[in-house]
Amino acid sequence: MDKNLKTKNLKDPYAYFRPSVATDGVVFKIDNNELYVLLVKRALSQTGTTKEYRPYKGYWALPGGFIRGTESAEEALVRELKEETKYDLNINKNKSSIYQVGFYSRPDRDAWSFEGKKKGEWRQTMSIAFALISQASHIPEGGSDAFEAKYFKVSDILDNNKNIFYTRKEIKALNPTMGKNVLAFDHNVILKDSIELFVKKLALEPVALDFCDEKFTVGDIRSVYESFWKISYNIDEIKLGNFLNKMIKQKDEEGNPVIIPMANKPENKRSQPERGAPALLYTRNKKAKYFSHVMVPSKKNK
Amino acid sequence: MDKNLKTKNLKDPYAYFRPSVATDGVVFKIDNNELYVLLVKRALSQTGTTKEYRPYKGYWALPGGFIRGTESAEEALVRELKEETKYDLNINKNKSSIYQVGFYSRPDRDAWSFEGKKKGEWRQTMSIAFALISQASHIPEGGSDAFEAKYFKVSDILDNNKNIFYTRKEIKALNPTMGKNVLAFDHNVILKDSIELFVKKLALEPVALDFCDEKFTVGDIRSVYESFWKISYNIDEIKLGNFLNKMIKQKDEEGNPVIIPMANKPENKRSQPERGAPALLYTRNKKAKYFSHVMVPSKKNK
DNA sequence: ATAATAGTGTCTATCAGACACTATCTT
DNA sequence: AAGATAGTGTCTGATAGACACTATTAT
Repeated sequence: MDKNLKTKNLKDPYAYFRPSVATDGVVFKIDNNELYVLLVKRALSQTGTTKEYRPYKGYWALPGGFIRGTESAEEALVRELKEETKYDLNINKNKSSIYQVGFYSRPDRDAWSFEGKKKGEWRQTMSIAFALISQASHIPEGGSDAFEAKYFKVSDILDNNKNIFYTRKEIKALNPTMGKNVLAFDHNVILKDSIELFVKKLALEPVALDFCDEKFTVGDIRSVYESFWKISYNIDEIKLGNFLNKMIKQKDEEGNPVIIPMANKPENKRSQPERGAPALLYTRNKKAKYFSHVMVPSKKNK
Repeated sequence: MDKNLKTKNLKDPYAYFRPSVATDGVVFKIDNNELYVLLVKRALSQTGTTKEYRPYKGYWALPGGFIRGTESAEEALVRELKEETKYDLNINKNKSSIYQVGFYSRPDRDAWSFEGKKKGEWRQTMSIAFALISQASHIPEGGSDAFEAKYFKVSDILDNNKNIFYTRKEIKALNPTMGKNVLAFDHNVILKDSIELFVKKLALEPVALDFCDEKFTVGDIRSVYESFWKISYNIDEIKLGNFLNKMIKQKDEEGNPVIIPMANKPENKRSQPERGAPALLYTRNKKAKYFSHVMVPSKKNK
């Protein structure tokens, strides 16, 4: 496999139109009952041949980049996440916790497409987005290409009354008519779609456990649900008693429990950071793919 | 917008790798309690410049084709479906009943990719697949490019004991080592993923109504569930009484009924083809996006 | 003691699912 | 009358959700 394809001109003897295809990663983590997403700041200047055509310079964006020849979209994402944010998907969890969000292909999604209108020089960028889960412990670092990488509170991004990304000066330099909390391209849409995807998954599958460490408490799981439901349903507290009752009764499709309590001993409990009784640790049933009982907020339907 | 881009050579001044991107449509319909999918037979010979590079000649495949410049994936699919099967997505239903199944990008999914190994000539075909719903009344016609288009029973395609696509003679000509009921590319995988997608959707959303006409009976809806559950859960009958009780109680997220019974008059009933009492017709609440009660087969979880 | 969280138990309204029963049509 | 499907009603066990109560920790 030749990795130099990236820098080679394409001769296309088959004369079909070929778009540029990028992949974007929506890396979520939950920390202290809050949902965060990993973003990178697109470099203002860059070395290399593509320099002057690079759109959305200085904007915050989802990490990602163009798929190279001989790569799958997933492989490209793993590579880009490492390059841009030093996030290593492989050492973290199994590859299964990467979820397709959607394919974005509208010709107007990237203004760059319209720069050239000469025949045979039409340019169009499509993107396949994935949602991923990282642990609260991941500390991002910007990549070598003068990238800045940082986790942002999702609730802040969605809050139109806040202005979290850019200073007044930056807005003036980037785009004076820019709205608040604007990400590059259609990344605000991709972010919203990713949240929606996870809320759906949380209802039916034990994906919340992907946010937790190997050993976790029921409170950890509850915190995942609260973080998402706060955003999607404006619910800020789930009754602990009922949540616990329900979660420990969850079975997978073969009738086995989805979460397995460790022996009720002091060493299998985790102390609270402040006050409160220490909580029992659980491990996951890795075979469990679905819940027996749907996890949805109460009273919603009537 | 220049529609000739398809036939123009690409000069890529930005020197990034560009894959070919196709879109595939999985068009389902339900007829007489059976799930069908629309397939096209890929022409054995074809006019035009791409002739000799056309893979999987003579194979049955999902309808679809390459996305052209200035098109979104969805627009390309609408165009290709019309060209290949005379299926007109626009006159049928609203565009919302088109669902993304997945993006398929593994470099080995299309053997064509490996034909050329010279630098700068790497070729890779990726595909974005959509699932769609058509009514039992759609009668497909092959397109102008010597395409043959036909609905096949999904259960037949999945049945390894059947050989429904090719004659012994054809197999010898196409590929003597070919397995049974093999579609072009990875289209068997895409078909399976599409079924899985719908089974999930059927549990939570009133997508079953998309398979029905504007006025429908509860029996029509039940038939949709039976068709899918037969394939996914090996369940061949859903108890009518309970299904009816549950379905007529379904509410949307605002508390309004999902299906609305017409006035209980003889003219609002549909007679059975054979024996049986005529069934009351319902109309759909078009605003309903979700069910209040999950539709899953009974006893599965315990 | 008090605050905070973990975890258990109880009560009630609702629901799923089995099944019996009636109604209405065709043959 | 017999067969087939539509539709209603009833019963039982399970579940959701409100809420009370106990247990265990730190301050």
